[in-house]
Order: sequence, then C-alpha cells, then structure tokens
Amino acid sequence: MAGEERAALEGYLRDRGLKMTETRETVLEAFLKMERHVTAEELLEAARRADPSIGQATVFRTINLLAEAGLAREACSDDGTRRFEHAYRHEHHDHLLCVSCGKVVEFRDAAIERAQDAVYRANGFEPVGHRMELKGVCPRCSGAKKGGS
Amino acid sequence: MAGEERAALEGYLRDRGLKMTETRETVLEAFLKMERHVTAEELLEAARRADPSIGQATVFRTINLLAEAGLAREACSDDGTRRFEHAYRHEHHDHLLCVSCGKVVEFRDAAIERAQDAVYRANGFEPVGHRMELKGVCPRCSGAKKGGS
DNA sequence: CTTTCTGCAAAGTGTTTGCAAAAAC
DNA sequence: GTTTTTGCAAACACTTTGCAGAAAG
Repeated sequence: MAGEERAALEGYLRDRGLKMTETRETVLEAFLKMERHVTAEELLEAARRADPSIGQATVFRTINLLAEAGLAREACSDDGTRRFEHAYRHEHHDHLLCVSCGKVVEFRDAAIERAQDAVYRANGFEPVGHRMELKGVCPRCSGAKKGGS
Repeated sequence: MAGEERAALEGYLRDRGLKMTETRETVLEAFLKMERHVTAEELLEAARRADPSIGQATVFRTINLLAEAGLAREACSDDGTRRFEHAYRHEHHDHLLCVSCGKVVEFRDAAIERAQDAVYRANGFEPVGHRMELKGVCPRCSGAKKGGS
C-alpha cells in the first residue's frame, strides 16, 4: 500500500532525530486514505476511527510534520480553514473541483502549462510555481439535477 | 474617483433597505485605494488613517458587505488569513505574483481560457469559474539580484 | 535512561456576534 | 420616530503551545 510514503516519513524523522510512532503512522494512514482536500478536523475524525484516543493537537502537529516532510501540502482554502492534499511523488498538478459534491479531479494539461509559460515570458517573470483550481459541476451532479437543494 | 463603485454599493444597500454611512464609505475608499490582496487587518489600518475611531468589527462587517455586493472577492489565502481583492467591473482575470516584492499583475490569457475549457470538456464538467495564481520573480527583482535576502 | 511524543486543557490568532448609544432615513 | 449601524467587549472557530505522564530509541 502506502509503504513508500511511510518510508519517506521515517527517513525524514530519522534525519532529524525524531521518532516514528504508532500515532503518527495512524494519522499518516488516515491521510493517505482520504481523497480530496482534507481539513484537520476531517483528518482527526478519520484517525480516531482507527484510534479513538488520538487528540486533536496531535493531528495538527502531525499534519504540519507531514507538510514539512513533503508528504502533504496546503491547498487553497476558500473559507478560513486550512486544507491539505497529498504531495508525495505527486507531480505538479492542478485541480478540477465539483462545487456540488466536492469531488476533486487532479489533472495536468500541457497546453495550459505552455500558455502559462507564455504569460511568464510576456511579463518578464521567472516562473516559480503556480496554483490553479477549476470549479465546475461534475457529470454525475449535473446529470442528477432532480432533487437539487 | 471611485464614484462608480460607491454608486454600486449604494444601489446594493438601497435595494436591501440598508444605509449608506460615512463609515462604510471610508472603508470602501480605503479598500479601493489598496492594491494587491488585502487582509482585514490591513484594511482596518488604512481605514483608521482616515478615521481612527473605526472599530475592527465594522471593517469585518463592511468587507463582507462589499463581497456580497460584488465589489470585493475573496482571494486565495496561503496562511489562515482571508484576503480580498477588487471585484467591481473586474472582468475575470488571473494573477501573476512576484514572490520577491509582492507585486501583482492581473492578466487574462485567451489560450489559457481555451485550454481550461478543454479540460472541463474532457472531464464532462460544466464550468463554474476558476482561480489561478502564477508565482514568479518579476523583472525588477530578478534584475536586482544583488543584495538579495 | 534520555529524549521525544501524546493528550489534555489553556492560550493564541482571526473573525463574528450581542448590546446600548449614535447615525441614517 | 423607526430602523440600521457602530464600537466595544465577549464569544467563536481554528490552530498552537505548556505540561506531566507515556512511549520510543
């Protein structure tokens, strides 16, 4: 399964004299199982399903650790709540988000990347990185426009 | 100067039986004068320069009002703090941000829009809107790479 | 055994809300 | 005169931190 990520975390911890604990593994596993962009609260819930004794502070500490270790990355937050996405071995990608059901599709599009480079060049900027989120309604939701809330 | 925006706000307020006050005008003026993406705190400071008696709650209330009225729009927040940008008569645009000096260039690129549409179509999504931020180093900053911090 | 980690509760941010006085209509 | 608005302070939500006991190395 997610052995690669666990190994990456262990390596990061070892390098810094930190410890690989069962709790951290639980949080990591929970994080890896979650799709979409995850809030700390959702992650706490998920982790507690595996181990109800986990405290929220630990989840916050661990997700920050995962971010430092390069396994998680902050995603754009619409409201005031931070969201995290997977970052390990994830090539740069952009997001297509269903505003109705929250589904997230990750994609990479060469034409967009090329057009972005052109924008950088036209403005004389050196590219550093970008973030893009396309919002829309996914086929399932736009098809099922019957019960609509 | 910014009479158009003020008129838009007044119209919005009138429609809802709300009142156009001096305080709201002060906050609006402050907001319109600010470039980049503004936090509530920055806006509070700016508004207090014009009227030191303004309270922070009022600024929060007013910026939310501006957002409802379509004059302001939430921008992507990196940290946990909300940022707002101008939205009135601002055609949809994207941002090119200098990570060194904070300069923001707003642009619109037909090739990118077209490529985005293609992504929507390829995934069967109905487009709703998107947000894109290109990060880079502006010509001035990359040219002046001498004292670099 | 030493160091780090954990859960709890308390403290910190950024934002919202309740209230009486003040301003707009 | 009625209604909305305002500034203050208290409340709130999300995140971080301090501490004593527990676990890892």
